[in-house]
Amino acid sequence: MRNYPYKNYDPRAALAAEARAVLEQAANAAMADGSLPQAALPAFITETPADAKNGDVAANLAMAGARVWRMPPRRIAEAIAAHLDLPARTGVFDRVEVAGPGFINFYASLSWLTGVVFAATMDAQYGRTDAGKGKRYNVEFVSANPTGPMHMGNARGGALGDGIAACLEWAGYDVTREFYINDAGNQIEKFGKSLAIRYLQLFKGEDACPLPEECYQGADIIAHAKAFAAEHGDAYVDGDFEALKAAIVAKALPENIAGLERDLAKYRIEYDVWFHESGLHKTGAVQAVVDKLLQSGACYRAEDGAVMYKSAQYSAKYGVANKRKDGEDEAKDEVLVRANGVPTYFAADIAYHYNKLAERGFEKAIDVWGADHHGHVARMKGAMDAIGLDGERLDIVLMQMVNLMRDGQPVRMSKRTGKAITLTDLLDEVPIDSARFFFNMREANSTLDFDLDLAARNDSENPVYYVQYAHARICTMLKKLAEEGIEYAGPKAWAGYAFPEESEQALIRLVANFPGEIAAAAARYDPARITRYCTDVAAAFHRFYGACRIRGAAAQACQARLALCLAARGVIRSILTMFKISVPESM
RNA sequence: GCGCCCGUAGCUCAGCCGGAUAGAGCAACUGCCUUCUAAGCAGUGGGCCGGGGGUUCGAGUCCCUUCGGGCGCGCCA
Repeated sequence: MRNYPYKNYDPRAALAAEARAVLEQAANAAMADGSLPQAALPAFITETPADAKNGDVAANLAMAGARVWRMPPRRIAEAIAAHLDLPARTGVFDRVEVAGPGFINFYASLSWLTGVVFAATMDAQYGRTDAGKGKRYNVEFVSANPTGPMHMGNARGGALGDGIAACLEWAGYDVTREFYINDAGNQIEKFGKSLAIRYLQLFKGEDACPLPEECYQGADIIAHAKAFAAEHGDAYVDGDFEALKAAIVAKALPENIAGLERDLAKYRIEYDVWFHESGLHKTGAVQAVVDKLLQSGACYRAEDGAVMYKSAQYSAKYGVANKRKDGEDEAKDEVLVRANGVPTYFAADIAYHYNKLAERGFEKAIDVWGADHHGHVARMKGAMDAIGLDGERLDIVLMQMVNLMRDGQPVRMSKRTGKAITLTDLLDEVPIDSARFFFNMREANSTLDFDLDLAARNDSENPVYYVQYAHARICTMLKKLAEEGIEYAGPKAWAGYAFPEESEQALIRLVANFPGEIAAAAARYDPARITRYCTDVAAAFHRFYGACRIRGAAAQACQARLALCLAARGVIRSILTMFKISVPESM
């Protein structure tokens, strides 16, 4: 059997390229015979019209050229159209029309439609490309604080980051999913202090050693302290407080990290790398980066001994440097190493990204951050320039807040714990399929209202069910038809079928968009367009299913429609699988 | 004070490098199951695209300005 290379077949891109080629040829021919004045060919675009009545490719060449050719767009369009030589080319177009203000519209031929169905039914790789072949991208997401449970931002970040990674993989990139564990610095200090005090409270009572307000107040801290006490008894009560902190952190932190890993796995996220911040300090990587910046002059030593970084001059390229809150105009230099010798988070973060881009050699580092960190973006990219890399290699996807909604009202706290709702709480309440789909329904940059009632419903109101139902419907239908002896017999069985029904053609055109949607989602780090697209495919299928019978249709139509079902099922299955959403065969 | 994001149908949102009558889901109303899953389909109503300027053949889309909402502006991370 022939190997059809549909992995890299993008039907829409093929049409656009063909249209561009014949248009340029025609415009040159028109200028050669005097139908158009001599001029440099203007820049123009080709696009897929929103309405299929306007064809499969529309070009604005005539409008874009109105100035250089000094003629009304309609007349230019007609002159060019008169010189178009479609049959001489590959035959993907049937006809061309000049329409509206001067659009040149191309209508795809049956052979193109057939090719789309063919590609989508013959190859489970349909939609994938090699565009990113050989490029190693690192996608870092969630990176939740290991001192406590994950919140809604982490839940959204998890679905989003994993979705971005999946889109990149489909576009051919070599993707590493990474979690950065902040197991060093102030918050670990605070974690240790909180744990130690909770431990001492078990023996001395809360009044004897009150928990300071800045400490972690959660019940999980007490649970850790109890577990530690169960293991070591009062052995640490009268000893050195620092030793107690170290011992209790050494036990609790790995447990928390294991917990994060377990919760994320339940959420169907598997990381390739769990990167420890502490390693950057231990190996001297943080120090090395600071030295390097001191050497290059990007940093200097302040009078008190702190190492300051001249942030403004490097970050200006990526946005306005942080203004001081007091209204002073001058930009503020930033501290990398405090006077007491302890490096800041920023210093470690520079070392971390240096590690990703320079030492591990990723072409790009993509970070998914909560929008509340946006002030850190320009300075982080600028720091990459300062250290001799290119800040453009660091892409940051900012993600806005999540509002959990119940009965149309925002919910802030868990009824059970009275604390912020955690990822675990969420997954107890709504199906994982819903969570993964819902968090990828909106683009990262807009706030997301998460409707808990809707996500928990297992009926048609829930968009994820709508899509899954389309898949299940196809599966059970094929099974039932097979029982009656009606089975798909391959492309030869429907060769020449014209797909006369509007719903057939609409579905094919949507299937044709798949590779382009993947490419766009990967390029823009926007998986939300894929969930929307998937809903569109499901809708087009349901419409087709309602309008066109398979059983009872003439043999050729029956086979062609079976092919169309397989094509739609393939696309839906590919998408649900890439988002790690279950793909039911019956519902 | 400064910066980032958002403002499109009653609600939640699409609208790609400016393009043809501004779209979808939900909600409301009307139809469609003795025939492949009605968790579905078909149809109706609903909009000064926050306001005001500008750029041009053409603006929801670009620029300026203004109003409203969210988030930031730390020797926290």
